Amino acid sequence: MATIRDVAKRAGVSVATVSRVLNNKGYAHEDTRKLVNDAIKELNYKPNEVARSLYKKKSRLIGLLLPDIRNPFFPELARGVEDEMQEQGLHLIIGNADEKPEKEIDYIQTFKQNNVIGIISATNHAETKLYENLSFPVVLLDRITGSYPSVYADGLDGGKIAAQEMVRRGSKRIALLRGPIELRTAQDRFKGAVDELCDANVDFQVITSSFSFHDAEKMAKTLFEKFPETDGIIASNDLSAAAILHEALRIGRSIPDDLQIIGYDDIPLSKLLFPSLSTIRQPAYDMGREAAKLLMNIINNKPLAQKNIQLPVTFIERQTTRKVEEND
Amino acid sequence: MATIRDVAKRAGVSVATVSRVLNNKGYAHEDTRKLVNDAIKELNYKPNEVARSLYKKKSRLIGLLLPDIRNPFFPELARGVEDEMQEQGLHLIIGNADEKPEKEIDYIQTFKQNNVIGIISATNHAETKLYENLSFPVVLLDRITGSYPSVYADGLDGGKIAAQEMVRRGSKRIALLRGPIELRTAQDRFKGAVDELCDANVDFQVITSSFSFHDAEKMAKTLFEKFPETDGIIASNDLSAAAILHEALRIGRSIPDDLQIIGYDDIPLSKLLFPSLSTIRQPAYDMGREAAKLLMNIINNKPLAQKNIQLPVTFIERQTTRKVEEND
DNA sequence: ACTATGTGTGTAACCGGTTACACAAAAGAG
DNA sequence: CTCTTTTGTGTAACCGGTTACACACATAGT
Repeated sequence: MATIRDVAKRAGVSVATVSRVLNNKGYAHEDTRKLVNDAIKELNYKPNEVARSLYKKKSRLIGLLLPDIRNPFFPELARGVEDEMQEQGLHLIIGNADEKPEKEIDYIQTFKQNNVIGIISATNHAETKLYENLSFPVVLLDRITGSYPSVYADGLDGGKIAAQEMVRRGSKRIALLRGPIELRTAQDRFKGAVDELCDANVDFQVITSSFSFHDAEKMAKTLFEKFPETDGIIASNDLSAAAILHEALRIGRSIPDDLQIIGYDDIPLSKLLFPSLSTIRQPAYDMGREAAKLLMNIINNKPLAQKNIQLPVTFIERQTTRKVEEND
Repeated sequence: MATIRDVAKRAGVSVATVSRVLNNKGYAHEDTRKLVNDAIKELNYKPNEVARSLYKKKSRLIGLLLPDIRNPFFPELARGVEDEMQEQGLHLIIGNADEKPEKEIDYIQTFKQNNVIGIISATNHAETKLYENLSFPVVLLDRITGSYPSVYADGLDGGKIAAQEMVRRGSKRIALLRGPIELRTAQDRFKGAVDELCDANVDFQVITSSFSFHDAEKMAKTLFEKFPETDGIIASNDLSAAAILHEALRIGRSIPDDLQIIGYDDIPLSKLLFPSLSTIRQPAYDMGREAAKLLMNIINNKPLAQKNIQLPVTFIERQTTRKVEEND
């Protein structure tokens, strides 16, 4: 690999001049510029990011921390972040925290040691302590904790809409699934639904479970055994909804006539289920992009319109809910 | 952040001594060791990976290049790679090439500029040229091209098994989906199936399509319109199979009685479909781990038992194929 | 006692960039 | 035509590690 000194020699100038041309900083004569640029092309020179990073204490890397890369919701977020960053000439180190705090700590350490200029974190535990003494900004994605800037979708509204649609479509004995207690976003959508259900003339019960579909599978079995009269389920995410749907079909429930299900997230898989899953759509890709933009604004000290960006959710009507007359 | 000089001062020794203790290299008196280690703890010192990387021209980073992070097969691979690397104290920069050669080039450049010690690539195009003049090893994952070391699953066998199972279960007019021509792995599973179908007393036809489910959706529609008599479909991957299954149910085909479907990959979603998808399982997680091990062996100049590692595939019987008597 | 070898430690160069500073030449001001 | 300001360029220090090399001292061999 050619170094800046090779380029300098070839162009017959000093390394400082090359650096100035490279970064468009300080003075450089037009003729010299050309000499340098020619040399760069001839040698196919690419600056060594590591050397740069060492001196500037800043790389061109962003750390992205995901809780579970296998949940399709997160790759979707990641794509949004990636696309936005790419347009800014930045790159991602994606870390999969696997819902384990040790891994999270480990990745934050790596990010630090590699001079990332910022972190976007979508992890569950979000031990805010971990993020406290960092020399670069942190943006939380799909998470709300403490006073960190964040991007998330409107969980209260999402829960509310889910409950409304469920009631409007005639379910009377509803099971409401509650995601991990420590996740503010999970609690919001839960709370939104609870408030709505309390106001409606329906019975409902609450079941707490994680976001993973392994847990959801087991939970679904017990749910149908213990409460066979349930005629509507509001899941805490699509993965759980898929597990429930699967179990419901297995034991012969008729969907949506006998049992309605509403998921949450609108991951790509939801459309592929049969019957396809009605769900509350979170704009994952856009959330990723917004988080990236927000982080860049913070890094560049741009004035922030708002530190917390909330995106709207929408109800996606598919086949696990019954049709109703449109008259609102 | 404390530097090695801070540690040296605190411990009352030179930086060279600290470095030697840090890396367990060269001599260091037991007492000095303790002094240094104490200072490290007191200052909570962590070596700056960037500085290290600059001098050694080697980081502790591995580049992982995926063609499409949204296809659940790849996160699964990534997890395998990640887990293995983590045990070796290494970290991943995951790049999503998005099936675009420009992005692939861009990421390889980033990998270079950040002194990765190796790349694992699962991209489609695998323009081997891109990987030619790198100063670090490359391992291909789920891909076979030219003479690069690689890890993949046995596609010929996979295709063969799929065809056998399909025939054994009585389908007579089979549609065989063929994945992207440029992908050797896709071609292998196709070829395996063709060979088997030719020997069997069945009609079959070939349809080429990409791995994305958007394409598969459209393809499924035309397939059922033009060839309504099809009674068995061997898909090129699970995502396509899911799209086909969805369309088949939509138009009222009875599965598996009237139409059998076999997928390929066994992504987590396959189990969640209804009816759940019979498929050829590729051990994605293990493939990732093996690729990581292989890369590490190359990096550490360990003798290689084999440059190309082929893992076996298995038929996973679920509900999109009919039951048969077990008598082999 | 005299060298050969092993142990323990420090000094300084190096990795490949960036930039503070010095200095010279050119341009502009009076 | 001198004096200031702007422009253009080079030298060398710096970022925070690693390591070649020099040197001091201890131990062992003869």
